[in-house]
Formats: sequence, structure tokens, C-alpha cells
Amino acid sequence: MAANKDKKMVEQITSMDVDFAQWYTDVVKKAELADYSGVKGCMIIRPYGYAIWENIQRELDARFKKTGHENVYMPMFIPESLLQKEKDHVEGFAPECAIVTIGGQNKLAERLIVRPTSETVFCEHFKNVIQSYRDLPKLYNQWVNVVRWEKTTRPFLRTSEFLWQEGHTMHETEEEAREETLRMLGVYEEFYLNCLAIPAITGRKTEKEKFAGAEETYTIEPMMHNGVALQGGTSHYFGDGFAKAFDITFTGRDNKVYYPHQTSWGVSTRMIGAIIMAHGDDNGLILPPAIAPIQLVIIPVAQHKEGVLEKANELKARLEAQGIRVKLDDSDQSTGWKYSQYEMKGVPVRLEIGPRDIESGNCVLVSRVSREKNFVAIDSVEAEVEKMLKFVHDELVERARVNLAQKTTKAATYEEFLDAAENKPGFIKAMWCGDSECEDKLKDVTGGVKSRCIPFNEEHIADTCVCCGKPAKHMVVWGRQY
RNA sequence: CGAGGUGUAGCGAAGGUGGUAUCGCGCAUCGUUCGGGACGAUGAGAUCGCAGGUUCGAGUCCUGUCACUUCGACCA
Repeated sequence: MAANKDKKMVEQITSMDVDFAQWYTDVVKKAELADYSGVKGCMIIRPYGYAIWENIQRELDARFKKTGHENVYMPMFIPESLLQKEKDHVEGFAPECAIVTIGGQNKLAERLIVRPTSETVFCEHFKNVIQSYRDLPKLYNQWVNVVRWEKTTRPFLRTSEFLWQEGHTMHETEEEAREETLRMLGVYEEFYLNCLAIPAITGRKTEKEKFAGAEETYTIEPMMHNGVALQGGTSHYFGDGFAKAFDITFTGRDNKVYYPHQTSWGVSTRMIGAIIMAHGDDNGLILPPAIAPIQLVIIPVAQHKEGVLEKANELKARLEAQGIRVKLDDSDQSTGWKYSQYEMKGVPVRLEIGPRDIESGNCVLVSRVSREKNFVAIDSVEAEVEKMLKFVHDELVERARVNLAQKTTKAATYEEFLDAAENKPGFIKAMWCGDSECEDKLKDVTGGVKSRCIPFNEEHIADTCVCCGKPAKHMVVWGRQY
């Protein structure tokens, strides 16, 4: 019986080491996060997965409001002519647009693009509501779906339709807009660390990797367990490029006409993929407590015996009073089944309560990260649970830090770079001359290693570009991405 | 878009040479269990991805098509 224990527990989930991609898909399905739909690349986000998204939304939305932003809703259809107003923008998005050509029974006079992002619609609106410097800044955000016709899709990481938030702001001065761009990247960074338990690298995208139409793109790049990067969120400074293309002007304090300066920033349901791949293990998902739909699950043992369910309910009420998200599973599944079930779903802490515990005045607490049983006094359960939730968060951060550090290699020379790209999955820190041809070449010879960003805290690794040997301008973090 | 793989019950699979579909899990009911995915009994559940074709007869052979998936290319 005991000999089969470990084997049985991993039976339904492919081991990460055997096949990481399959492991990921297994976790998505077994943790009941999402299901495939009848439309390619479109997924059904199931209640448990959506609850994670709701928690993410709640946390982020509070941060957006606190920094002065207002939520709005823009239409999902964009007239084709509108999208075409900014040249770089349309070139960037045209290949992946879904287009509506028929309304009801009639062919439309103008085709409608299903929004891949909403800069253009916001701009059209900004043109109407911005007249004076008194109308600035405009600090808008929306929580919506967008569609990008991706060729290769994967649940959460890359789907044809996905949910996200897109912040769009307009400012009187360049300084103010640049400040906003970095402020929101900072919000993302803080959220990743404190809510998702993911310490991530932040920095600036190279010219080649910038958003279509942006002057600067800043990014947050979390690393997954297997060393692959994920573009975890972006914040763009647009300058007045869109404002000029859309003829958005305002009268300044000196009664002269100016173009406002613009930003946009977004994170998506892709973050759920990041949580899975940054924290999960062979037993399934591990959720950071801050966004876990269930922070603690109570498993009653021998629940038919007198007093067990009563005690379990009492504990549930006490913990809920502390603001903890609790589920009591009193279904008639076996306890062993329940243990496995909630481990697959990544519930941070489990509480077991049975006749023996009630007699001794204890209960059993098990964290999803250590999976060791701890006997704690029922009297002090609130404090012990709080402590364990904090432990899970801290442990996840620590593990992710170690993973990031272990899977980051410095390369001073071309040979070192190739060796790292070939043999050491993860990030490579290396110097760069600033020429996009070197980016192309490195990507080519390594089969996919691209520049992630120029981090804010650059290190000096060498004097010359790792690729061409010309004087280096920046240190770049390189890596493969999802 | 290129190369491969897979579509049979909710899930996973078996179904040489054509003869009317089988198993495991899950599900339902009842009983016994309950501290790491319990056990027994009974039962429900499938127009074999879809559309054509060959044939007396197609899950099986042929043609087309769709979806999913892996790896690449592409992608902010």
C-alpha cells in the first residue's frame, strides 16, 4: 500500500522531467483551470481558473485605482481604416487580425477588426475629449478580451482570444508620460513578487523587440521552471506618434497647441500560465496564497463519526472570520482522494481534522510546498495558518529566486554564448553593441535565443559585443521564450 | 505556413485479412469503508471527428474535409 503511494500520486500528471509541455497541459486539465473549445486556440476558462483570474483582477485593479486610473469600456470592433492610421502599428498587427465582413445578412461597407489591442480606439476617443491641458492627464484602463490570430496556441500562454487589462493614458508632458510608463511597470513588478510570488527581471526592450508604434517598450520577464522566459507584461511609452497620426491636440498653459504624450500597459491571462510554470511540480499546481481561490482546504477524517463535521465547520467559520478563503470538503470521497485532488489544484494549505485530533485538541496542517504533517493546537489555528500561508509565499519566492539565479549564465565571448545557448537552459547575460543585426544572428545560430531586455541594473561583463566584437553599449538578458 | 502525430462512451485505450463495438477509469444507486487517489453488487452511457465513395455489409478500404496536438517558422 505505502509502496504504491508515490507512484499513484503522479499517475495522472506527466513528470516535468519527462515532457515539460505535456506536464503543463496535464496540470491545466487536472487542476481544472481550462478546457479546449470548439474553436482553435480559444479556451474555456473553468471556474477554478477564472477564480484565479478574478483574484488577479481584484489585486491589480486596486493598484490601478490607487495610482489614479479609471476603468472604461471600448468597443471590440475597430473599423479597418482606424487601425491603419498609425503605420508601424498596423504593420505589426495586420498579420494576426480577425476581421468581420458580414453583419446580419449584409456585407459590411467597411470591414471591422476584432480588437487585437485598443490604442486606436482610445485615440479616436481621446481626440474628442482632450481640448485643454485641463483635460490631462487621462488615466484609463479596461478589462477586456482581445483576439490575435495566433498560429501556434497553448492554453493561457498563447491563445487566439485572451483576457487582459490595457491601460491607456495621455499626458501633458513627455516627462509625465515616461514617469507613468515606469510607474506601471513598477506596479507589475511589485504585483508579480507580492501576489504571484515571482521575482522577475525588468528592463527595456531593444528596438527590434519593441511594440508596434511605441517609442520605448518596458517589460517584465519572469523565468519558468525549465529556464524558458515568458513576456509577462509590457508598458509602452508612445511619445506623440499616435497623437499626431490621430490629430489629438490640446491647448497648453501658454495658449499654444500641443500634442499630448501617451502610454499603454497590459498584462493578461498569460500570467496564469506563468504561475503554473514557475511554481508547479510533478504533483500539480502550486498557487501563491495571495491569488489562490482556496487558500486552505479542510479535509475531515472519518467524517461520519460524531463531532468531526461539527468541529470542521467550527474551524471553517473561525478561519473565514480571519479573512482566509476556506473550503471544507465534506463530500464522500476518500480522504486520500481529497489529498491528491487539492494538491493537484495547488491549494497552499491543507487542514486535516479527525476523531484522534479532536480528542488531543490538535489538528494537522500541511503546506503544499513541504507536504509535511504538522500537529498544531486547535486553539491557535488562526495564527498557525497565517504563518503557514506566509511560509508558502516566501518559499515560492525563494525557490523562484534560486531557479532564476541557477539558470542565469554570463557569457563574455561568442563561444561562451553558444555554449550557454546549447547547454544551459535559462537566461544569458551578455554584452551587445546595439545593432539589431547581431540580435538576428544570435537568434539564428542558436535556434531561437532572443534578447529579453536591457535590464535596469546592467552589469559589465565585457567591453565588446558578444556577437560582433564591436564596442558594447549595453548588457542584454537573452533567452528563449514561450 | 512547413514537418510529424492523434481523433472509437465524460477521460484513457483495444478493436490482423470488412460481418453491426470491447476494456479500464469516471458517472448513478445500494451496502461496507474512511489518517495518502477504498471495496463489492447492480446500472446508465457510442449515430466509431465530419462528408462522400467502394461493398450485400465499413470503426476497419478509398477520397475529401475539420479539429486537436508536438516540433519548427512567425509573433509585441
